[in-house]
Amino acid sequence: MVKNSEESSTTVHSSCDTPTCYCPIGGVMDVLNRRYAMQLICVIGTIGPARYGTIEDTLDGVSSSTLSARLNEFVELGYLFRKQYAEVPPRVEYELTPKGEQLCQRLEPLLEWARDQED
Amino acid sequence: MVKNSEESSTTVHSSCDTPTCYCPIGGVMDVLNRRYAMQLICVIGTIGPARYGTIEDTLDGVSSSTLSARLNEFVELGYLFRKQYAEVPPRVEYELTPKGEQLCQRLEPLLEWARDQED
DNA sequence: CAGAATCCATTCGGATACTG
DNA sequence: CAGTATCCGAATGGATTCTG
Repeated sequence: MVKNSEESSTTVHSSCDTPTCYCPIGGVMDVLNRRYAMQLICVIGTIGPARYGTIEDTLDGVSSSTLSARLNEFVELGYLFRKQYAEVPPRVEYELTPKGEQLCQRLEPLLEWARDQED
Repeated sequence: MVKNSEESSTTVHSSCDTPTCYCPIGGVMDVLNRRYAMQLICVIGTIGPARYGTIEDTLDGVSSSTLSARLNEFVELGYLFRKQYAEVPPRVEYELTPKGEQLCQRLEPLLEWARDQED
């Protein structure tokens, strides 16, 4: 399902000539389709630099392996920055990169609205 | 993974007392996490009432079974309206419900931005 | 045309156990 | 504390076939 960036970004078809083409599936969208992904960005955007444990508590229900995966994916893509402190016990903080903040700005209205829909 | 609405909407934990809780995973978010879901809403929002075949062409790469599933899910949840015409050959058009338009408004900034990120 | 049904490979994510 | 590694069932989605 996950295409490499070259392949997915060069997919061309007639309907993509217009400026209103939402067809692309690759890139960020691929990661955003995974569980807890959108919430993760918004949580970090809301509480600022956040520690692993805090995020784990906030995203009620995530398994450590899933959270770990999501975190790595976003770091890899440049949406999260990982700060590691040389302390004992170890402390790590995740925060949004500028790109991550842009993403968060577009995610917040969605999630906030989605939450209200649930009632 | 898909919880029933009761279960997912009654999940309560301490960090959800604040107005900035994005934890809920159920409801629309569940469907939005599926492939082509966000694009589907935006495509219909952009080209207006759209036929099955047109959507299939626009969402380059979807299988008919997947598109069919996504369409049904959104109709079921009240985000899409399905108009069937008594013609031969049969014609069906999908369009956003008011709820669907609200969703679309929050999705468009995201997808538009995501598309630009790919270059 | 618009889709439902079936089959199946792949992916995903939870549980559990284990480290630096 | 902050993960990683492994195992494994469940969910997802593509391909294909068929139909009103």
